[in-house]
Amino acid sequence: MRLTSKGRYAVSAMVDLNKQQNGPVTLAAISERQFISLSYLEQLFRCLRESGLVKSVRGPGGGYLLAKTAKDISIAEIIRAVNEPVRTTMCENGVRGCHRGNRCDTHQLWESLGQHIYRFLDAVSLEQVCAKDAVLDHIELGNVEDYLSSRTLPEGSVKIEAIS
Amino acid sequence: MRLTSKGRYAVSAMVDLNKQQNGPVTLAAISERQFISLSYLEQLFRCLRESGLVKSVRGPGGGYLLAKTAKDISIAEIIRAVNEPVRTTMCENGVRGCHRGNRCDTHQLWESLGQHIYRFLDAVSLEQVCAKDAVLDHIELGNVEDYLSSRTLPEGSVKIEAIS
DNA sequence: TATAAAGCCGACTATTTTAGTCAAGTATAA
DNA sequence: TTATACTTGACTAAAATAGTCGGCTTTATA
Repeated sequence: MRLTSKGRYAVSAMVDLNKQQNGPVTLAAISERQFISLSYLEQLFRCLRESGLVKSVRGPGGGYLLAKTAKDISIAEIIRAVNEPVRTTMCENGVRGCHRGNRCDTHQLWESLGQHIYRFLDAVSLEQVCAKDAVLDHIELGNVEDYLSSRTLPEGSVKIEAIS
Repeated sequence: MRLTSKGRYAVSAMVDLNKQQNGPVTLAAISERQFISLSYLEQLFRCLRESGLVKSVRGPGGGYLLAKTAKDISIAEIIRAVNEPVRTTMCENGVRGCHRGNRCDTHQLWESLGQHIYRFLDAVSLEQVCAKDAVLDHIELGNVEDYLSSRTLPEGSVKIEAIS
């Protein structure tokens, strides 16, 4: 998972989409409200649609709708949708593995951090971002010990960068 | 705070440095062990020195030493040291603030995430990374509610990217 | 005091990623 | 049948990152 303005744009657009109540929302409208170029939005929404987060209605009066309720869409999903598929660079894979230098020592650290970010963003729903004053349950998000003990990552998990 | 390979290189180099026990360590030696170019290491160590994490000994037999004990150096410090100073892009600052689109809605989310990452990396010391089998205290790292309630950030805090 | 080891420093280049554009489609409501 | 709006792929520009180069300064030691 990369944390760039691309992902932020996508989240802003989804927040906008969720706020509109009356039928399909055109990208042109989102573009005006969110100050994101139409062409760029098209690119983002292609990803969002392919990930099953939004559905499109073509033709006049068309636009985009959320494919699920806002409660069931996490911020992590949105960000993952608009970024490249994760290349999981585990120790075992590839020629530039962890056998060089101290990378293996630090590998676990980066992986744990990735998990940490993932858990955070996965625990926040689109609905929560739209209604910031809601009272949320306390969610335990892990601790430093994780980075010593954790071995397995959920499928399609977090990547900060190419982690060797 | 940016999470790039630059920061990872710096952490690897610091791990290497901490593992050596006998006097100053030359960059040439670290370069060989960690497969990082000498020139690049010079650049990194300039930052590390200016941040007070290492001290240098010039002349023959010289090299670098940790300026503090490994227990007192956090991973966050190392990463901050080699990255540009944080430009805190708060709502109030600059012309491209939060008055455009939904950015203000999501601003708090990104800031909270930044804090979250910061807390994680600040809770892990260089010593802990070097001795992964140590038993660590459980450290509470915050929850989703933070992102609703938190308003202030520590000086020189985390940045994921230019957060508008 | 000459020499070589080692850090110090600034400017430069290359590469990659990100952001954004363009042009030419297709589906469909009115 | 026409205008709206999504669809798609290729392209370009800008920025950030990664890495290089050349020359300088300090200092232990022979």
